[in-house]
Amino acid sequence: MRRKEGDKGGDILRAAVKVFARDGFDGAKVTTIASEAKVATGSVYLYFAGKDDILDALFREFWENLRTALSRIESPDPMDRIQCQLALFYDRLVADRFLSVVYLRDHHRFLARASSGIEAYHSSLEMGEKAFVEACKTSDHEQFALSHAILFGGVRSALEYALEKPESESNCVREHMLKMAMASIRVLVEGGGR
Amino acid sequence: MRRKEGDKGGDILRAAVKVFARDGFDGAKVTTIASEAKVATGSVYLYFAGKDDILDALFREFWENLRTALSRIESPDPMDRIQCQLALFYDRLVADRFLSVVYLRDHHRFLARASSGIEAYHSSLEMGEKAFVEACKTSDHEQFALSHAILFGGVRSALEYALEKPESESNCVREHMLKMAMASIRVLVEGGGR
Amino acid sequence: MRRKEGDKGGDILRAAVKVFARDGFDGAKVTTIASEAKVATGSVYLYFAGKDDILDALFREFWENLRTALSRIESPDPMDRIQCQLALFYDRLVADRFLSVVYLRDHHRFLARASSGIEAYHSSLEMGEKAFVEACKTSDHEQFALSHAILFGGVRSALEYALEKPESESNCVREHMLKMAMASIRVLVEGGGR
Amino acid sequence: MRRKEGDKGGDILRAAVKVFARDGFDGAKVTTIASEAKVATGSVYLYFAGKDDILDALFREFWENLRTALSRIESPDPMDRIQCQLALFYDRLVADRFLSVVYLRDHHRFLARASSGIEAYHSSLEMGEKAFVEACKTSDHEQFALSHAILFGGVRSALEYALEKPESESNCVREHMLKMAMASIRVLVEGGGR
DNA sequence: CATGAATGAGGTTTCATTCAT
DNA sequence: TATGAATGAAACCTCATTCAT
Repeated sequence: MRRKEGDKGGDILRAAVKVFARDGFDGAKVTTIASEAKVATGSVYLYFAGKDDILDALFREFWENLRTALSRIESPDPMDRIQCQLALFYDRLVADRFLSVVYLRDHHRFLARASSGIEAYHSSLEMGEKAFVEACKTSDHEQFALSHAILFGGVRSALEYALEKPESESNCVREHMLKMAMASIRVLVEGGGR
Repeated sequence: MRRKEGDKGGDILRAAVKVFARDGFDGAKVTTIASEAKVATGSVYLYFAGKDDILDALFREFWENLRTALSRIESPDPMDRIQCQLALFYDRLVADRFLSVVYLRDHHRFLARASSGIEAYHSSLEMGEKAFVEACKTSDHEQFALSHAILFGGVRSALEYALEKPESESNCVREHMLKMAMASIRVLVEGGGR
Repeated sequence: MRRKEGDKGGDILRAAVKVFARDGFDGAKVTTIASEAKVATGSVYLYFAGKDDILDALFREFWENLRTALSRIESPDPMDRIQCQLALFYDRLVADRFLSVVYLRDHHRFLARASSGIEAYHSSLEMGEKAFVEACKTSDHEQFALSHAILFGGVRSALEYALEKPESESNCVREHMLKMAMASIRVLVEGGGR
Repeated sequence: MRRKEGDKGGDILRAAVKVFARDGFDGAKVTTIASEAKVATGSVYLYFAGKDDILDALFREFWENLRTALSRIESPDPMDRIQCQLALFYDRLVADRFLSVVYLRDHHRFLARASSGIEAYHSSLEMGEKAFVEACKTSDHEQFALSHAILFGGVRSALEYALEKPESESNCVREHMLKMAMASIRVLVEGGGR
């Protein structure tokens, strides 16, 4: 038997982020990914059902890791937890520029396909909701969803901004983003409902 | 305003947003756009240089209109002006669900191509910067750019959220978004520099 | 407008029989068919939905023509009509060696796909059944179906045989086949039911 | 007879008929055959030179068995022998529905490749010829070949018909087929030459 | 002998763009 | 201008076969 040599699945995944980041999902050719991964074209299909499936796997992995990390946040202060969550999300992405680019441009495909990895994504959201509810003392799901979206929209854009800058500035961006984000949520806590 | 006196270019543009919104830019076929516009495929190329150019024209038009509207904001209070700018941006997009979808998904292509319409986009940014500088009493361009990005990232996500909800709620979303956005900028004004 | 030049659809069909006959249906490449037809690959898809559809069209045309021809047979003697039907079927095929080869090898695909052209095929069968019923004075559908199958199985094989021989002998084959076929049906007429 | 003592070649062959019958020769994947045979993909190539070779082996086995069986027919009456031959051929096939389907659809590949097994096929034909010559008192090879083809074309179609029906009817089909076949050959015996 | 992961050539189909009318 | 048939490059994916273990 010809045993699995090395970590082909991982190689393909790593090659894929790179290529997706450079060429965009639609522009990326499976062949390019394969050769970037130093693997035969056909091998890609041994590990993934198709191009879509690679994207799914990419984000599944991301969200599963994030879920684990988020679940370790244990501060009793909900505002603290929220800040940690934002920072964690930001840090994870900023650490992988390729993944970030793909996240910014193609994460909507992941959501649209309701793939297997979606579960970890929803778990992550739920942890955010829990902290939010505790902080705002309101269990209005809609309000959370909207506030969350706005908050992460800001993080998202901060990330986008950071990617254009040298890595050295990434930390300033992070602090600035957190300052604004926390301010925007604090106004909700104080003001109460909508 | 004249209608149906042979505004093929406009017809194509209107058809294109619709199709781009439904099928995505890459998924959209020029032929589909043409038939949606009740125009021959070849005619599209009489008015636009190619598929990319249609997208450019779409956003050029958007940004040119927005620039004009933004330039009419004349409050002496910079914070007021910022709020108006955010609201204007939001209102313009939320009024055209097709364009919004395309904005959310494909505006990055417009930016990446540095097309002719980019100018109106930059003018709009500048008006934002002017108000920001006045409000924060800092002329640090980088700080503006980042804050702006974060602010509009929030607007962007609020918009995304609003599109999923019935139109009736769109106004609540707007107010919520403005509340959070203004809070996040106020912290900058008060706190000063980074 | 660029008007249809010549009869591309027909060219493709003619090229297809040739290529199917030579390479087999599965072995035939659409590209080969296109170049044989002196047409761009993509043009094939302007006229046909896919490779399968070409095969369908081929046999649809064949059966529609045959149906028309069969319907012109008007002898009052059913045995006469049967003989004419067999001969007609044989003659039509033997006249087009390419089509014959494809018929022998790939007609089952046509039947399996229950395409649009299947109707003409069934009409042809029905005319056969009518003559058979009249000749044998039995309306047992099963008996007809079986006898018909056997009869045409013989014709089919005679055709296969003829294709291997010089055209000059084709006529002898025909007569021999008819002699055997008519004998085999006569035994049914005389003997009665099964 | 020994079973399950490691007859991998036979297992593969049995799996192959099944898969060929279901998916067609071109549609059948070697991997499918292997897994159906509970054997590793690579093992197939230890027993057969390739996919084609499996088909060859299939028909070689069939014709070798048939040759043996045919050689046991010993009636002094040539017409009798012919009828036995036809019946034998029919019985052998009808007993194995998978093989029948493959025979009907893909036997031409076996003939086209002039593989090793072709010898047994020709021997079988020769026995048929001998009986035919004796019956018709003519040694015209061409006439035999044609008559034989027609005769077996009928058998072939009867078989095809029987496969669609419940097994219970298979016997009626057989009798009907023999009646027609014998009638069609009797006319040759009586009439003499072409 | 046995395994099954790996290979990579190749086929079907799509679609942006052109161009003869 | 306007048309829409024609083009053909290119991408996804399949699968027979090989070969390291």
